[in-house]
Amino acid sequence: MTPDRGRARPRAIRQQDTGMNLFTDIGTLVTRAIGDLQADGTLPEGLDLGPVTVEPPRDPLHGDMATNAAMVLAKPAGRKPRDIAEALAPRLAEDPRIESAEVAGPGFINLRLATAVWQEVARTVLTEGADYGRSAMGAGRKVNVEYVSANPTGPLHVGHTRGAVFGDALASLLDYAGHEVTREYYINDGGAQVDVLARSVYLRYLEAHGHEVEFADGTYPGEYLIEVGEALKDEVGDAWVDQPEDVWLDKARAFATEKMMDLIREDLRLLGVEMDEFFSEKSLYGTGRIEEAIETLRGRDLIYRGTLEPPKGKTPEDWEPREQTLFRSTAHGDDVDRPIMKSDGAWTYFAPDIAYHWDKIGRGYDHLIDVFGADHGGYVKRMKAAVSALSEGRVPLDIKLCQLVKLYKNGEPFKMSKRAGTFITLRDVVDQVGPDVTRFVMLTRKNDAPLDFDFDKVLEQSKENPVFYVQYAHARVHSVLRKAREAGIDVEDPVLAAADLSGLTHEAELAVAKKLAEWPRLVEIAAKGHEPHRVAFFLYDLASDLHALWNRGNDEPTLRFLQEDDPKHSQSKIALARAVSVVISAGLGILGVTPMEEMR
RNA sequence: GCACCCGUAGCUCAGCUGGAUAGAGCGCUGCCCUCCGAAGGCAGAGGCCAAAGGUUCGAAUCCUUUCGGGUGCGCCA
Repeated sequence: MTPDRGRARPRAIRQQDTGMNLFTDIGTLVTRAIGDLQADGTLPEGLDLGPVTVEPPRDPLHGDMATNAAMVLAKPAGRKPRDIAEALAPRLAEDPRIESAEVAGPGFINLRLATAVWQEVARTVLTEGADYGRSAMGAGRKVNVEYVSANPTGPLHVGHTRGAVFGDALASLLDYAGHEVTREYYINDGGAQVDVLARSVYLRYLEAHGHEVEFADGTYPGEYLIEVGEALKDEVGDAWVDQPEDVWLDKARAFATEKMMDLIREDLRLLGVEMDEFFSEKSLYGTGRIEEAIETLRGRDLIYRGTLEPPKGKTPEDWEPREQTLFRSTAHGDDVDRPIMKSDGAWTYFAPDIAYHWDKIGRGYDHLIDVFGADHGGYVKRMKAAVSALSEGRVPLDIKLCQLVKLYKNGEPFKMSKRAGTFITLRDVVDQVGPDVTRFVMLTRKNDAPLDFDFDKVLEQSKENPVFYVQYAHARVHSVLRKAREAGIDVEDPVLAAADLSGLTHEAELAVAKKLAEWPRLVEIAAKGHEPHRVAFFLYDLASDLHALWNRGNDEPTLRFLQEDDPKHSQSKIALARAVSVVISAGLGILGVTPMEEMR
């Protein structure tokens, strides 16, 4: 079955990205040179070129790019690394793009590229526009990114916010890197917590009828349920008042869950997150689908009746051995086997999770990604074991854990307490700082590192705040574009793309161009590692290079983007600046942040 | 007790799946606005990458052990 279709996302995957990623271009050059050496007998045939890389050296003094080819081929070729490097370097230097190729250190070949190559980067960016950096790496492989998946029992809070932003940016990143991405939300509407929700709403319903009610432990006292109770009253009148649970529970549950999902959808919309699929856990029950998944495992001899050992060192007080139906997850890397059925014959929560992932596998995904909160770290192994078992190792599952968000206000920790009703919701955050700031800040840390979120600092307009710093760079470029237009200079992208760029020779200008050249490579690295935070850091670096160049213009007028009474030179310099804003805009697009053209 | 995540400048954190002399912001010191947005920039000081072994041409990165912090650990999802 297919849940309701999400909107189609436009994608433009190119067949060949020739000329767009300089690093792969030069990598191809290195590969060809190695081929030449094999042809003339200098190197043996059949070498594995997989480990050969072309990357920017850590120290720019070493050149623009460095390859480790000689070192990684030394052993399989039975030659000394320096010898291979000495043979390889001159062949590389023959290429017009290569200005110099020098052997250094243990056998690195340091490459310096012709200035014209860097100048042309700006043109490539302007020609490709928003697609500059888009990669065919994913080759259209289907990826399912499941994120948020909060219980439908209340509004989303800060922790969900981070997961939502992370998952959404990761999905965009994978899309940008050529995958066919589905953004999916798993609705936990089948367990006991929605019964609790239903009873809580019922109390609010009684309240709406003027009854005194008391919220005992095990109910949700949140005020957000008041209006749900009133809505329920509007719906069924007083028909359920003083009625036993079996009269209203099912309907109240359905009603409340629906309302909560409306709330959650609205929260996500505020943040700019739009799911393609909402998958209901409940839809797995009573339809034989859980049974089907479990039978699949049973057919592989992975289901059995047995008794688990108590966990060592921390035995629960009421421990007693029980025979349960277990999944042999240890056969797929887990530490202990996991129960899938309770002693009363009902499924554990793990069973529908298995069935849900079985369903995803059945939908033909090449790759699954789950984004969980860090408190779910204990489920990673069993979930991976389940997917491994169900797909017989064919479908990889990557589980990304998002660490906690620590809230601050003016440097002071922000105390949150559910009991005191002071817990911060996604809506609180977005209302205060806006979706753009929320999203960017949430991506300024690796997903597995805790994140400090200070309501005041994230709005600060200084370089201490990366959101602002990147936005400011983008705005500055657009400021130049406005000035240029006022001066009567044509700065439309096609015109800039046709500009004579040979005047871009200063190191500060070339530094910007070199950074732009790294963008396509960074996209692939970030996508491969499922690490959208790399995009945020890259944008910060790119902004930094632009700010540096800008300030050089204060001292050296020839470096200003706008050259007095010289439209030609202005266009070439503005072409570079505009290229920066194109890439910032594309990068922010992946993060789901709107680029600002003005910040006054 | 076991599993997973983390440990990098005084503080907050990057570090391109193994590359060369480990980077940025804040803070500290000293500079740069008759000039396209100074809400910026430049320079300096600051490190035994928690510790010890191992793998190899090469380790912050991979393996083992130890120490320290976080999270989780059979019929709750």
